[in-house]
Amino acid sequence: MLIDYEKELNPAQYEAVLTTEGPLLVIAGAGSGKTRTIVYRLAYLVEQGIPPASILLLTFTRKASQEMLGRAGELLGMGMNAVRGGTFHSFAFFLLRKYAHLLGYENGFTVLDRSDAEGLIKQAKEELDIAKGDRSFPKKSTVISLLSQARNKEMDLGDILRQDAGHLDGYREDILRLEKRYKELKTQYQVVDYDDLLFVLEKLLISHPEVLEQERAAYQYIMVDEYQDTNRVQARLVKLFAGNTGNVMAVGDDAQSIYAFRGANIQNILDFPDVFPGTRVIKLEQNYRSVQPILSLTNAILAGSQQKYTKKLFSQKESTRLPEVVKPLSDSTEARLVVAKILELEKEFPLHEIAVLFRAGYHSYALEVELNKMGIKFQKYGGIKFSDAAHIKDALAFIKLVANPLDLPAFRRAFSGIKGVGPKTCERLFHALGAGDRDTIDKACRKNAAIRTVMDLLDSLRESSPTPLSALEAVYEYYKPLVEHRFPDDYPRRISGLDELAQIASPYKDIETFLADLTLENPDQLGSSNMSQDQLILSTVHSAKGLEWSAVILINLVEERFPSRHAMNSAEEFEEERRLLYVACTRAREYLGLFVPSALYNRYYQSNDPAMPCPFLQDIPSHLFTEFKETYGGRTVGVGAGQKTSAPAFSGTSPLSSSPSVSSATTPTTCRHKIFGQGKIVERIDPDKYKINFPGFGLKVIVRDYVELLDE
DNA sequence: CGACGCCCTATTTTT
DNA sequence: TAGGGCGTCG
Repeated sequence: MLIDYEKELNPAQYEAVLTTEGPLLVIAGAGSGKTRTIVYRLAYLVEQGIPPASILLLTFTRKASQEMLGRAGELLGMGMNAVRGGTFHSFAFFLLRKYAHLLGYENGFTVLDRSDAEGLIKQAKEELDIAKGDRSFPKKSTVISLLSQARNKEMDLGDILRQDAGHLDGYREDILRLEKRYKELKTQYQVVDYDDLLFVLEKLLISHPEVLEQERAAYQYIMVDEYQDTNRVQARLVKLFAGNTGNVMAVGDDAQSIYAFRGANIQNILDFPDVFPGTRVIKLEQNYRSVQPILSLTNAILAGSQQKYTKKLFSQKESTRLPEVVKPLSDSTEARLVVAKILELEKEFPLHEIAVLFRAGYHSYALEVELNKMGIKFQKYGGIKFSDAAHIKDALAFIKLVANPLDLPAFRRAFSGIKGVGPKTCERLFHALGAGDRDTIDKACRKNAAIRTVMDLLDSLRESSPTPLSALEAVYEYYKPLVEHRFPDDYPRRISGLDELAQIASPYKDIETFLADLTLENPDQLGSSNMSQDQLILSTVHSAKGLEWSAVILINLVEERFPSRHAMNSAEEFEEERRLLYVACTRAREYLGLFVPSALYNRYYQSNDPAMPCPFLQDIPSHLFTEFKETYGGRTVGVGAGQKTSAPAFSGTSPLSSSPSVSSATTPTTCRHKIFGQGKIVERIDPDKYKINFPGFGLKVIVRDYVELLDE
């Protein structure tokens, strides 16, 4: 035997690795060596003589599966490329493409990404003349979310609207009409969206038993990671592939289920032993990631729940450092305190070992501004996607047209880049092309030579059936010169983004796979170009799933934000927010900082409204953390018993005083203004401006010269 | 018809 | 804050 499994694994992990036959459910707590277990199990299977090609490994991201296969390959000293691995969606795409001829897709098919789908909704809206001039009609992205929610939960759209979107009651009929038209358009253009991938695959397998037999036989061993976040179709697909005697392992953690909004059904993992009789259940409860004080806190978060979770984690990593709760005056001062904390942590950990997590993408805007000011480099996960950037979409539009010449949205994009060509002209050209109306086209080309240029470019590309890279290079020859015009503010960054896209494209042989991977995988995780740099990580909690850092800071832990105000409709949603906080906190190995601003800045009223702390924090006994408060002077001081003089993290001098751009330590807290009288300084916006709260007048931003600064 | 600028409104999480 | 609707000008 090459690997001493018993020595390298703990007893529970060892048992999971050696249980290869029959159904197996592994309940793997956060940081309990889940990945390690899967990696060793892959290695073990191959060592037992199982051909890698007959193993199917379904994970939440492809990066996760690549990491596991890479590590298993190292262990064995051989490549594991033959293992089929990836997400449900990419695996479904792979199979659907293989059997596209059975599904009536003539020229293959394209997968719509989110913005493509939104484009179809927009088109449907225009065609049906819905919501004209109505600014409160839900945005296309909202509509798409609703349609997707309905499908993933396998519920009627009308019911979803009633249940989760009561405020859209008046638009119910229109939204239902949009749904119908959206479906028709997908069929017409031979495109599928994310959700279709799963449902169409299921339909294929059921309606073609010979296909099912063949694929079932191909995969003798199935492993599914993050099972708590699968939805109902995904569970049915697993069942279909595993058959009745199947060797199927599901790995997951009921306490980390955070995708109910997407139809994830916690029942899947709980019911697994019923669906597969004879299931062996193994729990991994020893945590190897976090120090015990962090685990004590996360256990307390779960303990506050009505729901009973299946296990309790423990760690052997001791530490005297307690998690910290920091209470800034407001969310705007929070950003600066977080930066100060990061500077402090940076002495102890490399920047890429520090992460700031938040509930929603936009919660980090203030922090991003502050980080830029201070010149701290960061990488954001779960923000705007790489392929959503306008210049990337532009370039891809041409590539899409090579794969599918009648892709109207891509056509619009490619041609409306030409000066003097707008939506109407695009539409006219598109219809003329579809109808073979050479006259109209020739006329348009004569009027605007650029139209001819683009058409020739596309024609020549289509003829030569290029690789994605060579196609991009040809497109760039035309497109790159336009970038400076189109994005005068930041074209150098855009150009390098295009080069990055070419990098990503380079290993691909055919355009369809390239495009599908781009929509099916988060390119943040595909391209590794800037991963190596030492950068701070900003991430939504959802995108942080499965990752870990030495130091983790959570921001905006107040009601309305965390939990999200949208998650307060039902007990189930509320419970999911608790698990979300649990997931966030269990990402931390050594340092955990929870930032709870006392007030939220309200742009609408230009005021700071008091905010309630995240309710789950109330469930944590106060001896499990150290608490700090920000003073009006911008300093951070310890509160409560045991703090007294020397707080280990924010001691004595203000952490802000070390920052060059803001010197709050010397900023007085009060001042006097000729008209408004005496007020409290809330924030120093820049060296010459203060935000001041004047009793009776509210918050004002005042230039320094107009106020008389009083002592501290 | 297209380009541009103004104003209103509604703000979650992702494959 | 930005996406989208609408008005205005070229």
